Amino acid sequence: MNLRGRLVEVGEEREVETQYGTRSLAEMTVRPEGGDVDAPDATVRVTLWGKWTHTADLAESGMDLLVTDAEESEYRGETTYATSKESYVVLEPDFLVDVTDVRSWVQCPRMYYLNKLSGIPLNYPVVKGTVVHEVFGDLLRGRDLEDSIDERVAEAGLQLGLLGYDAEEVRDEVRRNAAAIEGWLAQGTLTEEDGWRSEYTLISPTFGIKGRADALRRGMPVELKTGKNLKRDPRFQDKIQAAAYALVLAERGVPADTATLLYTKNTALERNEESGDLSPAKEFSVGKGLLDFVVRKRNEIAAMEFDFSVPTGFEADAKCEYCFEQDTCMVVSGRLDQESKAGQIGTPLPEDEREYFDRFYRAIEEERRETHEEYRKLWEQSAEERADDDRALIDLDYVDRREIEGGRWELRARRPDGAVSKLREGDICLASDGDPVGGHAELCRIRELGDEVVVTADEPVELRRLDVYPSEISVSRMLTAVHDALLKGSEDRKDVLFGRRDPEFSARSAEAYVDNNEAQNRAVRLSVDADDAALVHGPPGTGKTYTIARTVRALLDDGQRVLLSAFTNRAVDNAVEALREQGFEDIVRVGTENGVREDMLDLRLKTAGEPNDRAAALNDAPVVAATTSSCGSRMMREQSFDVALVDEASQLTEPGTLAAINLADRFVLVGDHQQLPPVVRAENDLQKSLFERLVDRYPEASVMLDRQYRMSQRIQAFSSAEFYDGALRPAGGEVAAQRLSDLGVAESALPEELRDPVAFVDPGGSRVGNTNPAEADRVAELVDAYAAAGVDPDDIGVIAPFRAQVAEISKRTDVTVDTVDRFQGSSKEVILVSFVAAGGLDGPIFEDHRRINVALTRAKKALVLVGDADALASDPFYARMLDWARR
DNA sequence: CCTCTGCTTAGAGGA
Repeated sequence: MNLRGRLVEVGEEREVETQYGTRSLAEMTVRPEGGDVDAPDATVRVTLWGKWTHTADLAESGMDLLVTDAEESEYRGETTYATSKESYVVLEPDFLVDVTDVRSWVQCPRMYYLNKLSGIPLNYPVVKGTVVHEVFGDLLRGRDLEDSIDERVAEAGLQLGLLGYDAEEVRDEVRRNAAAIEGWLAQGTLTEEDGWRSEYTLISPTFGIKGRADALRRGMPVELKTGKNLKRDPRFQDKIQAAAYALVLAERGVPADTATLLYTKNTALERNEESGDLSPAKEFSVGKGLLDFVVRKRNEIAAMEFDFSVPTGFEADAKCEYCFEQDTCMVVSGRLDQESKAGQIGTPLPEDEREYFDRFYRAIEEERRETHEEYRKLWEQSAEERADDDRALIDLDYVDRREIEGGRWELRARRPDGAVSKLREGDICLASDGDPVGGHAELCRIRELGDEVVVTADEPVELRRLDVYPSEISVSRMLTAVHDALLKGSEDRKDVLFGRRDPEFSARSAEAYVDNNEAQNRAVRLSVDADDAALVHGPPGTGKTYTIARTVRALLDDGQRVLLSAFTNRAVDNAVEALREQGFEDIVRVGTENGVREDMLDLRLKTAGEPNDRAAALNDAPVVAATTSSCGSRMMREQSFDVALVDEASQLTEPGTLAAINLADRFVLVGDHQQLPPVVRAENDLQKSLFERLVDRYPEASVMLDRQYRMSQRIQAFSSAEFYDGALRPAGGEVAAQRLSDLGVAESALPEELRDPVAFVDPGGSRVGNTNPAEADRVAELVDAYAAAGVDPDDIGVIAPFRAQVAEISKRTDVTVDTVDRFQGSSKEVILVSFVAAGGLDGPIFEDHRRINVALTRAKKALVLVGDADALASDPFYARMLDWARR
């Protein structure tokens, strides 16, 4: 039986005499929860024997403990538990450790930490390794070798070019590696029963491990290593990696007692030079002892992460003099004043910088845990809960699967009526046969998401369910951004970030840039003149994007290389579009094919191609446009700019902003901290943007754009008064006085209640989950009324706080319906806001008034608030809103 | 990708 629960008391390790000699043990007290032992409000004792005392030593009360196959016995009338020979002891099983992290931890705990902190930089062995892995996968899928090499090397063109490699030499090297793979595949008995599978995505709720095995052969893990190993045995950490996959497979009931490591650089030539068995493939048996070891190592990581501590290297007996990372390790230890086995070099950072590092390290790790929580939902939530959570499409009707080029698969299913989810076309997600953890699951890309769902994947899954696949990438990139800012950033930059020096300005700008808007003109001048930083505060409709484009052009005229960035692809594309409208086209857009908007794809940097050519395309671009997340990528981290201009900066976490500004000498942040704040899962320091912090700290380095071109006077009044101290004004009489009649709509054709440009309608009805069906009906009627009066449906938008209500309304109308978060940045002539607030205003959606500011400022000529008047009136802010709407 | 060690054993068991 599995015993699981919260640790209440952790006993010391001690030695006892048994009939088999001296043995060690440690006793734990656990409050059972979530395992097979059901003892609410009671505690039980568990004895951990032998090597599991190692895990006991790491344990702290408050941690979650799992003992699998625990033995139950009676002692003095008390039921107690102990580890058996089959047992594993897992600390904090909900913390999912990546297999490659276990691998680096086994090499040296400090290396695990350094990888996490500074990321893996762009280097040749890693790029080549990726290419060889891809070719390996292609070969397993039966693809022609030369075709695969040509395509995969070409795909890595940009990276290879940035590293100064020539395609032909890389192809040759990959060919040599592939020869070892082919030779091994050909030798002996490769039959249908071999049951090859490539790239197997594995998640283990029991052991708290996740990862992707390179391949499975007859159910046994195969790991590909693109280096050479002329010793008889596989490298220990390689064995650990393969054993970790075997462990996860065992949980699925398909135990693997053997694993294979394929060292593709063990070529025929080298084999001849040495005697003995130097075939590229090294098989080894995976015993319980090795699996225990893997779990113990995983526990070391989980225990360290539990209290956000930092490994020193003393946790293992690594010998630092052999380590290639010794210098980096010593520098990081020295600068951050961390204890380290390798020692320290350099003087520690000032205390406030170290405090900043600790604070954000913790916040980012908390965010990582929240990501793990999303994984946990893959197996803990019932299908219905999962569907309500809209992070999955479940109960799909499987249609078919067919093989497409490259041995890959296209999977089809039909989606039941009305199923909604966060999933979007182009997303990477987890396709499964209905059970994403225990069943057949594979990462896939969504191609079509209509009534029929079409995805492509490496393996032929019977598509019955799609889940959001949680990714730690953004979390990891935040951490490397903080690392880069503190350890690689200039002192000048840090003086400003840490409030030690006010941003300075030099008179560079001479001309007037914008002649009809004084604030915009000041914003451009401030940005051009900034030696360190400039902040542009742009409330809704104030021409932020135009100002950004004008600023970029001014900087280019001054001979600067510019990075144009924002949190979302949409904002990046909008800025690029504005730049193009102003006649500037020499822009490189870095991003994925799915991320970049269609009409900007011609500017997109193609990463595949001739290396030199690809590298030049990026290196020579005067303007590079990319999301802040892309700025944290390996390739972008190698780029440098004079100025980074970041839009939507108020929606970015500090580390997210750092990812962009780290790449440039100076920066300009554009945003509005009265609109949506950064979206983070955990509650911590990440919720406040760097933009907001700097605007508060250096008001003299900021300009507020105060003329808005979007809303009529009547519509903007509430927002201006509540959020901008009344400073926001219409840009002119025409903007202020605009009405639906300007569109040729006869206002007299509208029902009485919609005649005023700001109207309030109480539809009654009640809240059902996150919907109010009666309210949805009413909203649809109101939309029809506008359309009947002659408003083009394309000019009407509906905003609702919850995605469920969005879906409810979408069923009833064809106009654009979306959540506030997705509406930020756009506008419509007519906006209807559905509050779904019947009965009360509970929930974070209503607490953050900035969200309402966004919703109310999307409308140009008419705005209708639809909601429960009594509920809204119960809060002073919403009461003021009602007064304004019902005036 | 490069490197030193870490696992290799069945099997219960103390108070």
